[in-house]
Amino acid sequence: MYRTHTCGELRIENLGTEVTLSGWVQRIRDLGAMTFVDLRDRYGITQLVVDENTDKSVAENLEKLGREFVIQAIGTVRERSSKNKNIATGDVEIALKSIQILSPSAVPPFTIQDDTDGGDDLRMKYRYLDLRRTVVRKNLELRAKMAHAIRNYLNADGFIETETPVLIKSTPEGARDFVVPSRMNPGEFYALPQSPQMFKQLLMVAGFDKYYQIVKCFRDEDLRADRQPEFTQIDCEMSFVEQKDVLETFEGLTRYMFKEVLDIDVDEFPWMPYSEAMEKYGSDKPDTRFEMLINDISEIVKGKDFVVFDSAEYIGAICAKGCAEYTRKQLDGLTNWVKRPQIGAKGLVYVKCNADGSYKSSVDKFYSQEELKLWAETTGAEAGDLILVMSGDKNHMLDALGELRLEMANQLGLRDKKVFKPLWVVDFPLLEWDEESQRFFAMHHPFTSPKPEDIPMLDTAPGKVRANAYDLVINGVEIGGGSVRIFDSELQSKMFDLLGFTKKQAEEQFGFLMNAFKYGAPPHAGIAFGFDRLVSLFASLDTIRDVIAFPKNNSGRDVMNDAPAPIAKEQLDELNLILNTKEK
RNA sequence: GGUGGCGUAGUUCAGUUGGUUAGAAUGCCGGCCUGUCACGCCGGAGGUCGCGAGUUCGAGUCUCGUCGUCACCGCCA
Repeated sequence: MYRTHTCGELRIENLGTEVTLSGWVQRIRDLGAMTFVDLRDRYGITQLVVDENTDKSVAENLEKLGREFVIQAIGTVRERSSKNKNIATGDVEIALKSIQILSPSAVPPFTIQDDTDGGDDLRMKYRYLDLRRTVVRKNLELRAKMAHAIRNYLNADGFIETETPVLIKSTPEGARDFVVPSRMNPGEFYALPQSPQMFKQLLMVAGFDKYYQIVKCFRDEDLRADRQPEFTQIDCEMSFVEQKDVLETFEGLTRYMFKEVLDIDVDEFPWMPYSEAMEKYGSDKPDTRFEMLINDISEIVKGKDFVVFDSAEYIGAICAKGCAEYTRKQLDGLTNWVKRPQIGAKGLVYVKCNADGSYKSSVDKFYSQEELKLWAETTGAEAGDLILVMSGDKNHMLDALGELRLEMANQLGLRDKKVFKPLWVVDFPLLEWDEESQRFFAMHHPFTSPKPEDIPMLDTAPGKVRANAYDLVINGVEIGGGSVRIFDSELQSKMFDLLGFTKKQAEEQFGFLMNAFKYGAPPHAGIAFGFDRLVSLFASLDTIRDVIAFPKNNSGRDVMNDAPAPIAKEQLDELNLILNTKEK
């Protein structure tokens, strides 16, 4: 028996008990005639002690110990003469009778403690050591707890957890596929799923009615702090439901998670049309923890001989509360910030609403106090506030103002990580025009149903057709999305038509789904949440890497085992592959 | 594919206008220490300044390239 107790459970009630503990050496404090050893496992830390009453052989063994040695210690629980209130086991210690090294340790490259001295690179290279740290392990414990809560909720609601294949067929549209060569079928490839989309729809045709799966998905695209090449979705699909039913079910799930995991009651989720999100927040994933809405002031600022505004398609403004005292340097900083290539604005106009009711702007030459007052009224600015204005191409400016809004909120500390504001963004456009290839793409995916009242516009103005598609957004993070699906094969062929598929291509790519729909497809709809993002949001983290046990870096590499890596020529031969690596 | 930040001791970092032998903290090793818990005190070892060119009498420092890493843009239905 390696242990009778864990390192986190002994208390004053256990005094006098002989116990056996196993764990890692956290720290050794050698005071000469007396030595303390902190023994750690995932449950906590227990202090071992050796003094003049301890057998000599134990003290000798102790001298060999170093940080992160795995040891087994046998001894008696006794009360400390000086207690440590900071740890749960701080009232007791173990007077050692014997100690055994189960496994020695090299000196670790960084300290295994909450405030480690290790940088990110090093921690990733030695991720198994990093995971020993309580702060990192807590994130994965949270993840496990959340997965458990999801299964509880959906199982109780009658959902069937079903696995779908990982080796599937590559389809066009969407992200790049990761691809796997088939040995038994020379020259042919599987793809790894970007999501189990078609399979879950087939399960609906199969009559499963309510499906879910916590499932790995794969996308071969460039990475970000909140994007990994393999990530986990809470994937769901339901039959005989409308949009409202899906949103109710998953709002219920989300609220249950907040309550169960964080003990937070969140308000009912508002529904915001995509168009409103874009106009007021400059984003399809608005952060609604704070206001600072975007105002269209085009009408009131034009025609005053300020050529920059007069020649602009759109002039928009946000009001930063209490920022009228911004210095020249701060305003220049903001101007430079919006001029960066990532934002790409030409400039920034400001209006300071002074405490005395007067206005000071960078365009005083063109606008009177009366006119600036109208700006303030339109944007809701009061004395002490700062109005920030940008002009140019409408879509571009909404985007830029949206970014500026977030930046100002960051500067003003309005994005409290402990506050959660979920909402549904609904009525997304069905299609998106792509300039490069001169064709429409499905904004969500090709099986998304248009809103019934917009179907006539499919022929006349496809770009204006709205979809029965929805996203769950929390604090400016897109947590998940879904749509009501097309289950009518005629409407589906029309969609493929609009997307530029020939009959033959549609048949080749999606034929099996179309075939399935010939045999009685129920009306159905679904949704998928990004599980990693949801966990990182619950943990108040900015990166999903910290909620994944073994994540990949920015370049999609696993720096611990150095994947991806070349394979042997024999393997290539067996797979009928010849490399054609381009020289740089 | 693009823009920017970073790369100096095991680790986290400092390093002035380009100027003698590149520093600090921590970790590591040795010694002392009976109530520590970030123990304390004394001593010691530890460096391809990412790599390669270039400018210069002289480069950790400036220039160019390259590699690694992080953030963002493009991309991600």
